[in-house]
Amino acid sequence: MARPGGRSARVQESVHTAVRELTAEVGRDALTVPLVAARAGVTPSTVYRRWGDLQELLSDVAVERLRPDTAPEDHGGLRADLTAWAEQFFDEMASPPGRAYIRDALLGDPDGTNAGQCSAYAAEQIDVVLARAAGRGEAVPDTEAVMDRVVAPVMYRILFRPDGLDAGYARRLVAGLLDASG
Amino acid sequence: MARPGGRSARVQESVHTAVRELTAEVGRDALTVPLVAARAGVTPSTVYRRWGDLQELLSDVAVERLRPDTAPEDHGGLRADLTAWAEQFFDEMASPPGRAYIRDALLGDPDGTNAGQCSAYAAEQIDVVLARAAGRGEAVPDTEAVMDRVVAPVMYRILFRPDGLDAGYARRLVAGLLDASG
DNA sequence: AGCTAAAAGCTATTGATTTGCGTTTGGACA
DNA sequence: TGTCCAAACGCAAATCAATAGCTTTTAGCT
Repeated sequence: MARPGGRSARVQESVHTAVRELTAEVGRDALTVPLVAARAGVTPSTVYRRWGDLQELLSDVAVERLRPDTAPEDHGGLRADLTAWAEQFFDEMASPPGRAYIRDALLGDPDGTNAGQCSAYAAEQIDVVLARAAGRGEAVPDTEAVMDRVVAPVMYRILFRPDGLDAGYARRLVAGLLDASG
Repeated sequence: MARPGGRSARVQESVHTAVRELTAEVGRDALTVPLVAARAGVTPSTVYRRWGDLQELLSDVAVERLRPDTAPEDHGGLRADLTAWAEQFFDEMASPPGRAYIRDALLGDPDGTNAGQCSAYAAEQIDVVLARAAGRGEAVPDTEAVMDRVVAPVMYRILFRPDGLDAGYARRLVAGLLDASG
């Protein structure tokens, strides 16, 4: 991979942009490698060589979009912070586009790198919340405990049980975790 | 769908068998619809019409393979039963073929039917364990609690954090659940 | 036994994917 | 700064998966 500004970086950028634009314009199902390549001003063989196939390309784009763009809000206390974060996490992940990104990220990911990145994003956000609470002197659960008790159930149900989910479920998971450990 | 013995059933059977055989012979990555169709003694267009594409076909086969073939063993008590079941569940799901089946089941599943089926399989097994314990007079957690506290974390880590997992993790999840609720 | 709708076979055509080869690019080293 | 090299890209031919139209077979029903 070359430095920013190099040709490789330009190609990656224009191809990713083409995927985002075309997804919005023609829909995800109508995407093809030749279509994306044409929009990006690149030959299809370039895309095939760099990404392998459409799924791996979509996986890369999906991970980009799943990266949190803002730090968790500060509501003054661990419970409020964690509840608010869990609700926002749930809303983003359970929304139709969120579900699509999750699926894409998992789909074209032979070695699990992209999926691991998604998990790392969530862990980073939780770390911020927990560190802030610890700084206030609050007793805090382990990051891994939050992953097991909140993130994992949310993601499991989104993936395996698409029906009958709402943000209240995420709230209850946080409450269950905090009430048990406190 | 026709009755067993009908042509539809025969085609489905032979195509599924062809997928299983060819997966073992040439590997999953070398599978193509024309290849499977040839082995099954069927024309490719038949496969495309019934399953749409290779991913949906693989998803169907994967769900079949994820169906538990045996009831959870009876070890005389809830903790032993649940621990043993969780270990076996973990071993099956975390093994390389298990991971491949999970991915396939999620992958080619536009409406979430197959993923829901996988979840239902686990819930059924847990129901058996819990009902048996309740019959002994033991206090038992809710099935949904087991899904949230054991199944979800296991599946999440298999999908999103492929590294550094062992059966001890599943054991600890069961212990955490039972010790908290008891 | 004959009828009908669903499912499968067949084939031509499209278009995605692969592959080989020449060209360009960006970085390294003198 | 000029030259060299390897990686990445463009181009084009060839392959093969995917689609669509039409015909034939099959299984269930009266």
